[in-house]
Parts: sequence; structure tokens; C-alpha cells
Amino acid sequence: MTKRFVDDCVATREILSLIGDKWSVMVIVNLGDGAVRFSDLKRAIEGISQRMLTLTLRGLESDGLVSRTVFPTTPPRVDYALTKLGRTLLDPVTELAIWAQRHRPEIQRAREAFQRASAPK
Amino acid sequence: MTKRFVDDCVATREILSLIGDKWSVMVIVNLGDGAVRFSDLKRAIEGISQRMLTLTLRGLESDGLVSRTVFPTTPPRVDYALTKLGRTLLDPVTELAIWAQRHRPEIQRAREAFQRASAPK
DNA sequence: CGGAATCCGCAAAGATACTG
DNA sequence: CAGTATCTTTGCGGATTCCG
Repeated sequence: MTKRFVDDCVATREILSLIGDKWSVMVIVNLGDGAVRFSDLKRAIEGISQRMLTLTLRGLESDGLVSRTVFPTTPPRVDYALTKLGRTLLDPVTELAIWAQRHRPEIQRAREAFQRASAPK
Repeated sequence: MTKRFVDDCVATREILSLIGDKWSVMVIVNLGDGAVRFSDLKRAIEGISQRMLTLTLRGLESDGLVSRTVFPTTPPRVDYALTKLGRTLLDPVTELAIWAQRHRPEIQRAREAFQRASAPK
């Protein structure tokens, strides 16, 4: 095993810790088309709680992937958008998405086969 | 937001649940060059416990990404390798790794800036 | 509207010991 | 060597409440 693989590994682990959580990818994909405000984002991502959306956005913001813009109106309005850095992540994530789509049935079959093999009774 | 994005999203979430955990990527990368036996794998992946390595390998095996070969010798020997499906995942993962390598300093700087901004005291 | 603060349950992960 | 079994700990994520 080469040194490069090890480095890739560590770096990949690092970025997986950025977007490997339950909601980050959903947020990134939803911001792919442009700025979206908090409440719209919450509606768009089914099942997410207010707290997790806030936490996820804070995380992405701290990593420089998402920007936050506050409009001091009443009621207040906050827009979120991908930064330039965040948009560059869109491509690799899409690659993964394509892989996932393409091999989903294969994985499904493998899982069923594994189930049968481990619990034949 | 298009329907396609939503689907990609779900599919990506699915595959992130395969390899988004703490150790799977490490294992996949380490198997990139060919079959590796359990104890060598454990040595190669610093910090992993015997239990987590076992669980991770079982998970990857059940998804059809990794194959397990037992040699009935004494002492026993077990080799793990990427399946054909597992090898196809190597490319997208490498893409992500390259992205991670390239943007690591940028992310690092963003984090430090965010820290300073949120706790200026 | 867009949060922050608090409490809590559960599952993932770690440590340790034992086994074919 | 390559696991399994058991216990403990950690921390993510959900629900709820309160605030500017």
C-alpha cells in the first residue's frame, strides 16, 4: 500500500466527517440551484427538525461550504447558499450519486443474499 | 429543485450509509491493491479495534463490496478483497479524495476564521 | 421567522475478556 | 489468528420550550 493511499484516506475521512452525517448532503443538493431561506429549506428536506437543520447549516458554514445572509426585516429572513468552495463539491457528490443510482439494485440483491446466507435456519 | 436532485439525494444518502461510517473508507482504500488478511488490515488501519474492523467488514460484505475467503489452515487465515462491485466504487471515492486533498487548506482556513468570528470575546 | 437552550433516548463505538 | 460476547461510554438526533 502506497503512502498516497494513506493520505487520501485521511483526507477522505476528513471530508466524510463534513458531509457524511445524516443531513449535510440533502442541504448541499437543495442549495445546488441557488440561495434558499431557512423555512423553505426545512420544508424541502422532509423529516429534518429545526434543530438539526440549524446544526447542519452551522457545520457547513464553519467549513466554508455554505454562506449565511441575514436580512434585518420583520419578520427576519435568512438566506443560505453554497459558497464557491461548496459548489466545487457538487461535482464529486454527483459522481457518488450516479454510482449509487446505478448500483442500487446490485447492492439490494447482495444484501438479500447475505441475509439468506447468514440466517438459513 | 428538480425531481432528479431529490432522487440523487436519497440514493446518495443510501451509499453514504454504506461507506459514511468511521472506518469503511479506510478499509476500501486499503483493499484497493488486492486481497489483505485480517491482521494485516488491522495493523494498517491505525486506531481501529478488532471489533470495529469485524463489524465494518461484515457491513461491506453484506453490501457486496467486499469478499471474504477463509483458508482452513492452523492458524486460520482469512483474506478480504474488493468485489467487482467494490472496485467500481474506487473511482468515485478517489474523486472525493482528490477533492479533499485539494481543498483541505481552504477548509482549514474557513474553520479558523469561523472560530474567530464566533468567539471574539 | 429563525433561531438558542435544555432534556432525553437510543444506537454506534470503545474496552476488555474469552474461544475455536 | 480471527473472531464472538459482554459491558460501558459517547454523542447524534428528536422533542419541547423560550426568545428577539
